[in-house]
Amino acid sequence: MPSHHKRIARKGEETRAAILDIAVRQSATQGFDALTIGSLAALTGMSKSGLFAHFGSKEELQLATLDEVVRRFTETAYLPSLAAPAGTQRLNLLFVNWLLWTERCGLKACPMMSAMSEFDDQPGPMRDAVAHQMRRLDREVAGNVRAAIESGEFSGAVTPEQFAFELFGIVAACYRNHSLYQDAETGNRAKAAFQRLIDCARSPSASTT
Amino acid sequence: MPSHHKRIARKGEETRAAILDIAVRQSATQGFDALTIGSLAALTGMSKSGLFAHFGSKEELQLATLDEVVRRFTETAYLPSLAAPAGTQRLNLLFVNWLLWTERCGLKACPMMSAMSEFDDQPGPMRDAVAHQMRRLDREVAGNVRAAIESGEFSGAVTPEQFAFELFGIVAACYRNHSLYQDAETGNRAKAAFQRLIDCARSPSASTT
DNA sequence: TCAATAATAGAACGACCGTGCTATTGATTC
DNA sequence: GAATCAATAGCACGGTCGTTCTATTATTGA
Repeated sequence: MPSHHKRIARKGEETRAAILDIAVRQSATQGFDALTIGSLAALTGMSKSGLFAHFGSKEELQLATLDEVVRRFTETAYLPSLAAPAGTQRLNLLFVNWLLWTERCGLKACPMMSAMSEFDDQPGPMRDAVAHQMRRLDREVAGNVRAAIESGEFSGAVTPEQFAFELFGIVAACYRNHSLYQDAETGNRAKAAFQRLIDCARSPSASTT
Repeated sequence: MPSHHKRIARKGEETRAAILDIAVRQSATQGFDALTIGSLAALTGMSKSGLFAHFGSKEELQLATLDEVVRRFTETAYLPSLAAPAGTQRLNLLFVNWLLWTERCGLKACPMMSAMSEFDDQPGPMRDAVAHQMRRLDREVAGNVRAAIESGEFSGAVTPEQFAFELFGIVAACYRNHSLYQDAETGNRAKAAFQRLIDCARSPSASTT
């Protein structure tokens, strides 16, 4: 009812959100280069110029889509992990959420993984944005490793950055097996690898230096 | 001298090889979708139709490029690893070569990694070819793990496929750190992760089940 | 050397790309 | 309800895409 006066969502933002919703879905399976104005216009049922006006350029459209991807990852994977105390418990929760967030968002693949391999050798704003977000996640992991060391859960010999490096490797291998092999064992492989990572960090003789 | 009569290399194969050389280089940094007829024609200094005639379709061009990539990997990484005896030694050599082969071939990134993320959700001959080659490599790794188990180097509790899964993860993380972060520690991270993988497989209490 | 044939070039096609312009429709405010 | 401004459509542009057809040049084999 009190939707008049001081209404911010000026209708355009709704359609913009609808566009980005389709763009995110598209980027997951087809990549960010396939986010063409024409195809998105067809999928949303609007005109090319009408859609284009919301972003001003294809690059802005890609950046906006990446922002939305990050927003959903934050909402679906990162924020829920904060429910667990910092350290191994939060690492475990973050890991599980990291593997499941695409499915929870109704995506068939991980847009961040697509973005990484599409832009890692292509200098520009997209590359910078992708690298920045991945670094943020790595730092979040490393921070929890540090917390685990301080609380005595992990050995002091563990290198937080090494841990983050290996954790990303497990996730990457998991997404590969899932989309390339459709291997039913994939989930268990990832779980086992993560368990081994944790176990090695716990024992003082860990070679995760 | 006896280059007349029965000469097989009918000149066209030389230009085809020259095209594929540029195509491989292009696929490494720009991806396989960027293998456009026009850009390759410009880079090789020939006409679009002249280049096109060598392949008949873009998809055939992509498949031929992938074949050439695999050929170089085999030559630069796989075959040399056979110099070491099957088991941990060959695994170690294969791992090192796997990380270095792109540099040895003068490539700035790994075309196989590009191909994987470009086609893993795109049904068709390219996807099938990529999946087939990755499976081949996984099986090669798993085979050496089995050899290591039989020779007593590895614990019998080790699962060869789990080992291959984790090894791929390390390589993937390494290529990411290299191209996205330009992290100088990347090589050491990969080496440490591999060492941990080997160590866990050696001890009978390995959780790499 | 000469015919046969392989290799390449040229021009053109319909389709789609990103982007700018100008209308026109729709919503918000008074 | 009229004025205002945001939101969208229509149309056109130059460019590149993959592909086809027809010519022209190189290379080959006798």
